[in-house]
Amino acid sequence: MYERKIPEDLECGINISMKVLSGKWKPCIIDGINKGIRRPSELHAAIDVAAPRVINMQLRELEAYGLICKKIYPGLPLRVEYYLTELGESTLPIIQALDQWGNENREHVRKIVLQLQE
Amino acid sequence: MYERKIPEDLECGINISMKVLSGKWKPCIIDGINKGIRRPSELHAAIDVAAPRVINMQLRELEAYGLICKKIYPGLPLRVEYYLTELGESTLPIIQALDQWGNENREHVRKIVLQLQE
DNA sequence: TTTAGCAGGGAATAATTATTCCCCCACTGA
DNA sequence: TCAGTGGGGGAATAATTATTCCCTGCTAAA
Repeated sequence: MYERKIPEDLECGINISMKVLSGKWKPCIIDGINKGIRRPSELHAAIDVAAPRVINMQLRELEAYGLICKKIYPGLPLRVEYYLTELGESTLPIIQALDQWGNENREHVRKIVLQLQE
Repeated sequence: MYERKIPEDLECGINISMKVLSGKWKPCIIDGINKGIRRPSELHAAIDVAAPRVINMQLRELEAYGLICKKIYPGLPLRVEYYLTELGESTLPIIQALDQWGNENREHVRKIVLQLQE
């Protein structure tokens, strides 16, 4: 396993949450699964700006942290679905707060991003 | 200004919020300022696991996004204080949700982090 | 006149994360 | 037999972020 060079601070609650949720697409994935987008190929299609590989990696991480669980249906064609665990569901207030704030401040943030990049 | 190579997705509310709040110490800084830790040197002392330079950079970003404002008091000794703007205050529900989830799940997350690193 | 406290930034480098490219397996239908 | 679908991973590389090192300027106190 990869070993971090810089020790992490898991004292502060905020950092613990950020550790689990940070990752470019993790909150989106949780949101998607919560909305019923459960199959990998559906998630890839829904978050099409992200490379499929990245989504797979983040799914594995979310599974490792126990926020989602993976159900493999026997038989063919292959069918895999991800579900939120109870722990995963307990992050929904965070995800919803992020979503709401972002939607309310979309234009403001966009303006500043453009300014900073010009 | 630095120009990103990979365009960002500012469609989704979640990503907009993450854009503004992601940064290893940004949520901690907002939390700290909210708790009354307003001066740079105090923030450095309070978040002593972070290099002061990083905190300064993140303060500048938070200021650029309009989440905090900087008050420079005239006269000497030098005295600078940061305050949350209204917009900054509007992120507090997110910060509080992060803090709460992290505190409730500290041991669980710690266990898994250790497992992954062994 | 040196030292310390306070606020801060430039440049280089290290560390971490995301992305791309190309591969695997099993099956179905043409 | 070939192409396509569904699920997935290894390795290398690019991109982004954090960190370190060292510097500036000011004043007050020793």
